Amino acid sequence: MRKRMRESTNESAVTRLRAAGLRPTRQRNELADLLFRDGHRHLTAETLHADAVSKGIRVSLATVYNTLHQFTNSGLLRQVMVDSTRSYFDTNVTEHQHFYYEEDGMLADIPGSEEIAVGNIPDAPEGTKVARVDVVVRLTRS
Amino acid sequence: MRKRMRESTNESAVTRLRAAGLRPTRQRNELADLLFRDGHRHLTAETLHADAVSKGIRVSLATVYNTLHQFTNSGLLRQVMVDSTRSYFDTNVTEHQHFYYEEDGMLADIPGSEEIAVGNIPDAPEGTKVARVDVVVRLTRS
DNA sequence: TTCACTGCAAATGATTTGCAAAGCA
DNA sequence: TGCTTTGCAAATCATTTGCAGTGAA
Repeated sequence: MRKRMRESTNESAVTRLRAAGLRPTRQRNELADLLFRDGHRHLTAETLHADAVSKGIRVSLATVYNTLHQFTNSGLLRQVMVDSTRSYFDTNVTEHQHFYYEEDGMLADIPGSEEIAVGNIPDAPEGTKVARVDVVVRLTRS
Repeated sequence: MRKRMRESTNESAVTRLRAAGLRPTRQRNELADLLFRDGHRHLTAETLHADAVSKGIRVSLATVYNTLHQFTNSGLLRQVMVDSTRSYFDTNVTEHQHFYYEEDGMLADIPGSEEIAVGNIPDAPEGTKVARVDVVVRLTRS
């Protein structure tokens, strides 16, 4: 009895991992598939792990944490700071801004066409350089 | 032998607390003094507690946490999201923006004269309203 | 007196880590 | 084979909470 070969690990995931200098292991491949197969996503370690498990992917929470950080360090993901209790990650690493729904703990991209105009960025203080400008629009129920 | 009366609990602290609807207890008074006596400050629960203890103020870390949240809920402090591991608080509750020195975990106001121009703020999605627009300029060593 | 507040220690929850087993090159 | 990566469970760290004692009105 041979194990059924799921159509996992699509080419792009492997390619993406190699390009990022990460060894394409089963777990990384499958998580990369989840993360990048469809459109952009916002997620936490817990939600990604739950999603993986629900799709039959066998991976530990610890590995999800490790993977999220490796992906972030490799530029595949971006970490978004909106909640002091949880870490959010965003598969969209291009420059963009966020809505954060405080009551729901939900994060969403601000559509490109509606982005806030960020102008007049101050000079970075002596000895530093600007790594990023984060803009978060916090929303509450009206 | 009577206890030496330190010039603690200055009037403004008590007034400020009453105005915020908080009962002026010894701990709250002394913490408010630390927080608002001098210029604006950026701090974490740990740093405030350490500062208090070093100045001879007897207060537990748990009370510092409680107090920071009560002050925040009363509008005396503002919580700033920059680091997923720690909560930062800012005594400046007026609209302004921050520099965050990633390597040092240090937070600083961007001088008002150099603030980023935030324009074209998008409409809040159906059923929500904009609570705040957070702008953080992340700095790394150059 | 009464209810809010405080401190302590224990509980929590997210995240990290040590280490042996398993996997990739 | 040799160095990575993974998984598990234990450890950590910031923060919160239960509860009995203390304090403010």
